[in-house]
Formats: sequence, C-alpha cells, structure tokens
Amino acid sequence: MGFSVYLEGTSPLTASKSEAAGERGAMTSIRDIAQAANASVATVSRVINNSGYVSAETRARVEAAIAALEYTPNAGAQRLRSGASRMVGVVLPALDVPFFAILAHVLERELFRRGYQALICCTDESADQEARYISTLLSQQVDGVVAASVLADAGQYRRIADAGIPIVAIDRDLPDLAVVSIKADHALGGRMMADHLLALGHRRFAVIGAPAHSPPVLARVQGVVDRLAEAGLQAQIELGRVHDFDACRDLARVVLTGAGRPTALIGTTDIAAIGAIHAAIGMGLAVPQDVSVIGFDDLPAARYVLPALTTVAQPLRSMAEQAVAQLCAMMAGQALPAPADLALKLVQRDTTAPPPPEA
Amino acid sequence: MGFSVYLEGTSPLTASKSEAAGERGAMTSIRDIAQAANASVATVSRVINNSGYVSAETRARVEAAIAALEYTPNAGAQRLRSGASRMVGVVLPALDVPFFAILAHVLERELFRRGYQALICCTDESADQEARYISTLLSQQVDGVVAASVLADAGQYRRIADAGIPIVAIDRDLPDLAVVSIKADHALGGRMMADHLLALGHRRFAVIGAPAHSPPVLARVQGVVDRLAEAGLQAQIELGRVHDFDACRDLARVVLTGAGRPTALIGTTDIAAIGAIHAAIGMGLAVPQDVSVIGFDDLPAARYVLPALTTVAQPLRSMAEQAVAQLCAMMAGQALPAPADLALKLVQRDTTAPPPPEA
DNA sequence: TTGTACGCGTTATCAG
DNA sequence: CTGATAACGCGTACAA
Repeated sequence: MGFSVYLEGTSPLTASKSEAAGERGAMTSIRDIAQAANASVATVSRVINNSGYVSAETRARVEAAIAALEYTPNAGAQRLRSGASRMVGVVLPALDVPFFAILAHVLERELFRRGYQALICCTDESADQEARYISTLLSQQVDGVVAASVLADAGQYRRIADAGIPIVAIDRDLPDLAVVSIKADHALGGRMMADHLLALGHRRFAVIGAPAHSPPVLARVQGVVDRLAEAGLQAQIELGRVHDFDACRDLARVVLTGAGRPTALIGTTDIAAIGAIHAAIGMGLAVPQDVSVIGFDDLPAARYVLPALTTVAQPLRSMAEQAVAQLCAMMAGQALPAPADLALKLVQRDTTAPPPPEA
Repeated sequence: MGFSVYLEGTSPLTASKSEAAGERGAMTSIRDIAQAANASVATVSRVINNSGYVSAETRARVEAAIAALEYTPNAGAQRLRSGASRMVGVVLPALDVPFFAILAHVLERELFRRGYQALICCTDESADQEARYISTLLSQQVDGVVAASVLADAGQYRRIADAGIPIVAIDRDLPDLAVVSIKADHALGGRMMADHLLALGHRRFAVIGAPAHSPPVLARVQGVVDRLAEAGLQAQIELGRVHDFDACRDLARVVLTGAGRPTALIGTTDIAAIGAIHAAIGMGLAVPQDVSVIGFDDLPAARYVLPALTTVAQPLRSMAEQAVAQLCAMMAGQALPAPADLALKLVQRDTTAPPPPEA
C-alpha cells in the first residue's frame, strides 16, 4: 500500500506532462513504457538492448507497450550516456558534381546498412566552411569521418584525430594523420591514357582540364608526362582553376587553334574531355577522325556524349565500399580488412582512333 | 580560504578524469572550462548562449578558457535539454541521380547556412528503407523534414507529422498531411513540350521515358496528351519502370522501328531524351533533320550530348531554396513566406527542328 | 552580476 | 530475474 501511495505521488506529474503535448510533442520515454508495462526503466532498457536477463513474460509486456505507445529511443540521450552517436561525418566539396554524388550515395548506403547515419557536409571548397563543419562533427560526437575534401589544409582534421575519432580519406591524402587513404593510382591512370593514344600512333598531344589544385588531377597529368617522355615526346598542358564544362571547352578551343594542332586531347576528367569534344566539333573537326579525345573517371555522362567517350574508369563504388569497410573496422577497434585492389580500366568507346594520315 | 579548500576537494576528481583520456577522448565539458576560468557552469553557459548578464571581464576569462581548451559543446546534451536538434531530415530516392543530387546539394547548403545540419537519407525507393529512415529521424529528434521521395506510401510521414515535426514536400504531394508542397507545374511542362513541337510543324509524336510510377512524370505525359488532343492529335506512349539510360534508349528504338515512325520524340526526362537521341542516331537517323527530340529538367547532361538537347528547364535550385525557406519559417513558427513562382522555361538547343518534308 | 541545484532520457551498477 | 539510482553535459529557475 505504501508502494501504491508512492506511485500516486508521481503519476499526476506524468499525466500533466503528456497533457502538455501542444507544440513539440513530448517524446514518450522509457519511463512511460515502464509504467505502461508495469516494469522498471531498467527492465525496459534491458529489453531494448537485449542485455541481461528478462523473463519471457515481462519481455512480452514491455514489447507490447513499446508497440502500443510507438516508442522511439531518444538518440540524444543515448549518445550522452554512451558517448557513441552512430553517426559518421562525410566531408566532400559538393553534391552537384556527379563524381562526389556517386561517392556520397554509396557511402551513405553502406553506412546505413551497418547502422550508421551519414552526416554529409558539402564544403564548397571553402576552408572556412570546412572548419565550421568540422566543429559541427565534433559537437555531434560522430564516431568516424570520411574525408573526400580537396582542400590542402589538413589542420582541421587534426582536431578530429585529436579527439580520437578515426578518419578515412578518399581520393586524397591526409598527411601526418594516422589514417587510411583509399584512392586509385592516378599516375598509372595518366600512363594508361597516354599508352592508349601512343599505341594508336599519336605523336602530338595536349592535356586539358581542371582543377589544377587537385592532387589526383596533377598525378594523372604527371603520369601522362612521364609516359610521353619515355617515348621521347611532350604534351601541351593547359589546366584551369575551375572544373566547369564551358571553361574546359574554351581551354580545348585554344589548344586546337594554335599552330601544330595536337591530334590527341587528354582530358583530366570526363567533363574536361566532353568539353574538348564540343570544342573540336564546334570548330568543324571530326572526332575521332581528326582528333582523338580521352577522359578519366567513366561517369555516366561519358556514355551520353556522341560519339561516346573513351575513358579510364575509376572504381568509384568499390572505393566507397572499401572506405566504409575500413572505417567500420577502425570504429569497432578491429583489425583493418585487407584492401581490395582498385584497378583502373581503359574503357574504349568511340572518341579515339589513329591520327589522320597527314599528321 | 574555505573557498580554496572547497576547490581542492573537487579538483583531484577532475584531474583523474582528464587523465583517463585513453580510447575515446573524454570531451571537455562546460564544467572543465568553468573551473579553468574560475567561474560557475551557469556563467559559462550564459557566455556561450549570450543569455543573461555577464561582466565583460568574466566573459573574457571564459572565452579565453574556451579557446584554450578547444571546447566544443556537446550537441547530444544540448538536444536532451532543449528538445531541438538543429538537424533536418532530407529524404530522397538516391544521390547518384543528378536531379536529386542537385536538389540535395542546394538543400544542404541552404540549411547549413541557417544553422541546420542536413541528415540525408537515400531510400533507394524501398518502402522498407524509408520506414527505417523515418524511425531514425524520429529518434534523432530532427526539427523538420524535407521529403523528395517518390514513394506513394505517405503513411510513414504521418509518424513525423504526429510528432509535431514540420514537413515540406518537394516534387511530390503528401496528401492528408498539412504540409507545404514545392513543385513545378508538370502538366504545363508537358504542354510546353508539345507546343514547341507543334509549332515546328510536327504531327507524329511519341512519348518515351520513365519511371511510370512517378506522379510528376505522369503529369507531364498528361500535359502532352492534352495539348495534342487540342490539336486533334495523339501520341504513342511508352513508359518503362526503371529510369535508366539503356532502358530508355531501347524504348525509343522500338518506337522508331514501328510503322508510321514519329518525327518527334518527347522524353519524360533529359535522360530519356538522351537515350532517344542515341537510339535515333544508332539507327542511322539524323537529329534533328529526321527526328526531333525534346527533354525535361535541363540537367547539365543536356548540354553534354551532341547535338545539345532542347529541353524544358525546371528551376531545381529555386525549388530547393524555397523549400528551405518555407521549412525554416515553419520550424520557427513564423508566417510562411509568399511562394516565389517556379516558372518552367523552354531551352531551345539543337535537337528540335521542323519535320522532314516527306513526313 | 554570479552560483547552486535540478532534470532532460539513457544505460550500467548494484542490491534485492 | 528485477528494481532503484547514479551519472552523462547542458540550460535555467532561483537564491545570493
């Protein structure tokens, strides 16, 4: 009876609370369902987390109450208590660029499959933005971070690493931070582009594209340069600052206008190559009869152009999958899985052919 | 002196805690900086939130401590305390589809600009996934939701609405849920496509594309049908289930092979139209001399194809901006801003021309 | 102007 | 097997 009196003392309070559901409906808490199931909060917690012993009968009562009251655990409270948020920050420059959109898509999907929510952060290539995003991620206590940012400033990521949060870098390095870095061999990719065109018989090359501040892009260019040097050849190189269709097309136009017009145009990306195709055709040149064009990435757009673009495919989706696998291992404190290979592949379509006879 | 003794009593505890920073570094809390600044937690909180009175001197000390200890507020605790998470759920089918990627990009950027973190959820068009995402959003206590999902099952969103969380729908309706819906006039868009081709003199039409379960797509088709009916004409209609380049190309190929070949192909989206161009050219037909093609959306890819695609542009970015503006007003409990108009625009490029003479 | 103390919803520890 | 209870970090009445 004394027990009953104690309950009566607290219940009016709870009643008045559920009454005040006016604006932001007060969440039904573990306590509400404890009361409804005639159990203690501890027992309810045990049911929810499958931890400790709970009799089948009690469990049934609790589960019924959970279903009836449409209980949803409060993630904020769980996080406060446990320190883990089941959230992962995904930092990238933009989503309206297919390369990063595809990356983000696969990352998000794989993370969610394993019970993590992705916190996607678009830095717009602004260091300022990036710093603010990092603060947010810290504040949100993310359990891990995937960084696909192009910014050179690794300083911000030090704050993450210092907090003991594991980081995986995609398509870039994060020097001095003990992290995993997932990326294709871009220098090799450059060599592959040059190789293909050399084999077709080309001797006059130009490399056009952007963005010049991106390490992967520069690595590709270097690969081209190295391979051509081995053949005793050089390339005209025109790199722009912004990675934009129009800008790349204009770059190609300049290259095609100069004396000793190249017979092979190497785009640093598919977009650059597509711009080059437009430039050539706009000048009355035939692709690939007058000029060959090759790209890099093999984005969906590579198949949309006519003629369809020959390009070097990057295993974007595998990269994302592998990044998640590695990060999850780090977050769980397990041994890192062996890195699967990220082989590049030449995809020959319709924009490359032997150079015209007179060249 | 008694004061000093009191401090000594508590400090060893704090010291031992910061020592145990082993695995997941224990966050520096408001208490740590209170101690460092020789102030109380209340004062520190006041400084952080700019609420209540704080002397300039104290404020300076506190801010110095915050900077020195690299304090970051614990979002989980803030949320637990305040009930607001400063997070917004963004539910869409996929990110590897440019239409949604662009939407997500602008939504994310605009939300962050206003202090909200986007929680991007890709449902992959699976009702099951969607339900699980909704649970997560509830669990995370998001302050609002933007839904661009294609799923017809509005039932899940009732759970959100029931929790008193404001919802804005983009590019779809959410019937029976008192929400704002941001979308272009797709029926009018269909009419515009038909109008343009009729004005050029076309009389034999086909509509091809996907996905057939998308209300906006169906509205466009209906617009085409209505406009053609006014001209006493009909169209052959072929809608597929998956919205995929190859599938759409195959659809167009079938249409172009049949008797009474159409002179005008209307794609339900840019991707469908691009597929149609490939089909036509692959069959030896010239675009636009033999067959005209028009698309819908004006995605970047519309400019990549050759010839460049004539299409009806949808103000994607304005839609996203407006969705955020509306949602923020709802979350702040303010009056909804007047909806700016979302005018469609015909973008004439190189895939439409008068039909061939013999037609 | 500043400090104390309570409670938000959870989980984990400890008694029963 | 189950229940009471102490934190987690923060914001805020209320007291000083």
